[in-house]
Amino acid sequence: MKNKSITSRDVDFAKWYTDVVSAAHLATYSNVKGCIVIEPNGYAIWENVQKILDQMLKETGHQNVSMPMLIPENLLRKESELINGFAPEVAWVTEGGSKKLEERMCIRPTSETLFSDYYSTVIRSYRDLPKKYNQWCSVLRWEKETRPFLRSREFLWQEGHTVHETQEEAEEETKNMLAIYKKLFEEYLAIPVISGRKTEKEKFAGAEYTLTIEALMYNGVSLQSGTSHYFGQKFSKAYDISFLNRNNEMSHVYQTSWGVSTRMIGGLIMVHSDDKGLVLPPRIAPTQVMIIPIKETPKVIDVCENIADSLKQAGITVKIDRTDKSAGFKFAEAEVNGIPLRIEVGERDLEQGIITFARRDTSEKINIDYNQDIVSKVQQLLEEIQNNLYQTALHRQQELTFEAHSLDEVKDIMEHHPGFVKAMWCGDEACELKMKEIKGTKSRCILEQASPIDDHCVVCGKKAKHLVVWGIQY
RNA sequence: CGGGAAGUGGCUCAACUUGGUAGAGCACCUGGUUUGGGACCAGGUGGUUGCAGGUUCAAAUCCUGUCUUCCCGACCA
Repeated sequence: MKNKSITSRDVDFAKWYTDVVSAAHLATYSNVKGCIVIEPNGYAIWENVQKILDQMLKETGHQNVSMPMLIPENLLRKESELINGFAPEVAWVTEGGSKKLEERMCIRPTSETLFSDYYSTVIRSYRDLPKKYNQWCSVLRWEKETRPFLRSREFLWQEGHTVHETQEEAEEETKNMLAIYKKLFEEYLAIPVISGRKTEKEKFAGAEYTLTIEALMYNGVSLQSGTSHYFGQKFSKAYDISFLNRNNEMSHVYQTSWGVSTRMIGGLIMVHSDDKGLVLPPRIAPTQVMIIPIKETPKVIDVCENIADSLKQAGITVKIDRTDKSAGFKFAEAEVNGIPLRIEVGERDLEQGIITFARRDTSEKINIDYNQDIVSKVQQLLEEIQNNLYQTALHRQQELTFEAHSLDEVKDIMEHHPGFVKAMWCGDEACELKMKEIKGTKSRCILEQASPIDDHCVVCGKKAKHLVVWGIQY
């Protein structure tokens, strides 16, 4: 049964998306353009992401720090590519109290400059290296078109910034961080991603190269979901982050940065959710199990509490819905909020010694013998739901991944059933621009390991250099 | 930033054309009856109409500006 307050996903995808965001109480609009209020249901997802990712970062030797929110203009301007890339979308602070500032400051759109400035003051020797710092914070980019989670002006993210003694070590870090993001997306968010290198046109301003993970949404539109940049010595030379190396010579550090943001919550919605509302993979769901007493008799409540206690002991997050709503309302509420597994406890079932489980992903209802090991049954089902969501998403991604050998084929795909399009590219930016004329198709990433599917560029027909995945992006 | 549409209790809308005391449904509160897929009855609370100016005896309604949201482009995580 579909939810009344949600537009159907196949009727109007954009409307469906915003309907789910508000029906599931993830976020609401504020009075500041492009700045959303992330509500408890939405923030709890972000907190889980933080918990999982933060642990992975700590395990790989990273430490958290906090940098200023303001960047003086001269500091920002030291690296010209970065400022050129971000100039159109920074916000400036020009007054403090009623006094005009001598030098204006921007609100951080990203913190390469601050980290670089800091590193330049504390690094003296190769013994100070590497430094692998991360910060959880919000940044501000003056976006023109905004959508909740996908593109807001202020958004929450983590940005890791590391400095290394050698190029090899920094490149290794760049690669490793992308692998961590891939793991976060695939194993926890149940979102399959493709990964590769950004083209020169699409890479981060100031990077030597950018690695990316790209996810495909239900409607075939792609979402850049996490990036890891290798800077070489660009910033270390601009900001003079130098040290005495093992040969007692001055040398500049090799640097990386990488980040993922609350945008992934948008991805989570657009990959898994449906016309009933939010669907959350168990491993990221703030509440994994909702127990619903059909009618609050002492016996029913007793059973609910017993189940809740044993699930809690097993580390499963569980709640009992004891509001005085009707059973049907509670079912619908658990569904719109994306609770992976619902347990329905009612007198009628109990008389037969059973309780009912309802899966959010398949809507399947399962009768469970009340005397069996409920905890392991729940664990098993949560695991199945997690896998099923991933497999379903993977299957769809594969179905929506095409190969094209001519511009006409690309056009045909993008106009009829957008998705990932694999096609050869000569490396020329003009061809990327030509591609953009087809419904805004852009290169998502260069697949570096894959074998070529053709020998000529899909646009100009000249000798091809790279196999590229193309797509329409959010 | 260009082109289009829209802002009226928390939500969906009516009243606007032709200025004259802002209405309804849902939600919310109280009491009661209910509870296996968004319960029912009765009684209530809540809005000076996004904001700021202007015209007028009188503005939700007319005019100007501005902010926000949505759609289409350009720009971007």
